[in-house]
Amino acid sequence: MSRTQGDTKSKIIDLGEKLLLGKGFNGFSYADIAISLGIKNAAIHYHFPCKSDLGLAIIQRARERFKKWGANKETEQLPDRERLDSFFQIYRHYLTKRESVCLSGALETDFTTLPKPMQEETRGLVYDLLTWMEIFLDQGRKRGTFSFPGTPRDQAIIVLAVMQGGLQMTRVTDQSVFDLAVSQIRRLLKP
Amino acid sequence: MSRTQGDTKSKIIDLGEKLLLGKGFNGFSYADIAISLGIKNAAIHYHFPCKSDLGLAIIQRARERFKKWGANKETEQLPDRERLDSFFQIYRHYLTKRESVCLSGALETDFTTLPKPMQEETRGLVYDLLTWMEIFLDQGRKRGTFSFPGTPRDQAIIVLAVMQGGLQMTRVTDQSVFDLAVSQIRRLLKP
DNA sequence: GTCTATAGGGGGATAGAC
DNA sequence: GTCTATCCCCCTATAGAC
Repeated sequence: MSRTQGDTKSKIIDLGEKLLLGKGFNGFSYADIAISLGIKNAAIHYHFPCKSDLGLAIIQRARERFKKWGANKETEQLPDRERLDSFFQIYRHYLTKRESVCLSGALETDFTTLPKPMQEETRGLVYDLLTWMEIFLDQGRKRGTFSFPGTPRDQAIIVLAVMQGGLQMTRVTDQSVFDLAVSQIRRLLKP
Repeated sequence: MSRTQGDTKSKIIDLGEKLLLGKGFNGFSYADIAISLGIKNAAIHYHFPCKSDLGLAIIQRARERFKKWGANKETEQLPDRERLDSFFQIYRHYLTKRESVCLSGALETDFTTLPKPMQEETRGLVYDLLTWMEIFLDQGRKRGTFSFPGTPRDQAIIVLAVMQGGLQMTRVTDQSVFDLAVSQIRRLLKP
């Protein structure tokens, strides 16, 4: 059987994600994707009738990816601090490979202009991240790996905000700003 | 002399800022402003020939505002921790009065799509914020008001990233998230 | 599944009257 | 300073051929 559809479809999501992260949801068009993939505008509409369908697919795939990362046997068995670094690496990759901010940050700033289904999916994404981090920090503190005041939820909010804000700030200054942010948040978690 | 111009012009900047913070630079149009102010599209172009002229004016005014805030005699003489809270209040106001994210965060996510002059002004804004916070934290630590590992610059990055990311996250969850972020960053600075 | 062609709307921006 | 009128481009989306 042909896998032309599957290939094109995932190429569109790949590129759509890159454009979304790089330019915001209102900053790219089907034409950008079409030109870059060497196909026509209408071909994209065949796979994703509305732009919000594409946006939704991008967020859903990212949530699945994170879910798999969290459930990965190798990752799961790492020592807490290495697992933390592995989490930070997700954000570092946004910076190095895609020259972009993170998905939650991009979607949150565009939030008010997003169609309802994308808003809901964005909420889900942020919920996933917050929940994972909260549980992770809670376990880590109980084991003595991490130390921080307040509740695990308080600290989870801080850690995610730093990743998100750090990626954005680094975009207008220089790469070192994000790396300094990561180093500092690591220090702040030291027992 | 008539002050019609001055009035309209600053009303445009006011509304433009609100829209920029609420919907992103690519998320609002001259028509939004025109309708809301009860004037016509062309009237805005009289004051700001290009949209980037308006964007530039918004950022420049915000920088002036922050400069004045920093140089304000009353603010300057406050104890460090009250001055820190006064800084946090700037961000809290974005949330309560404008239902929006902060200016640097909004501009950074749209950054790649912004005209050059706006990019440069955005860099300046972030530089202002980072520099002020770095000096403030440095002095505070020397006085024993604040405690944190790493350099003042490291910590300044973290604090700003938390404000920025916190405002964005709170938009898709609930207001408490931003307040929890502020409480937590205050705790993390405790001696 | 992808194409050509095109509809239909909104965007930024300008010309010229008042 | 503000208006009416209009241009032109880009955008999302659809219809129908291949």
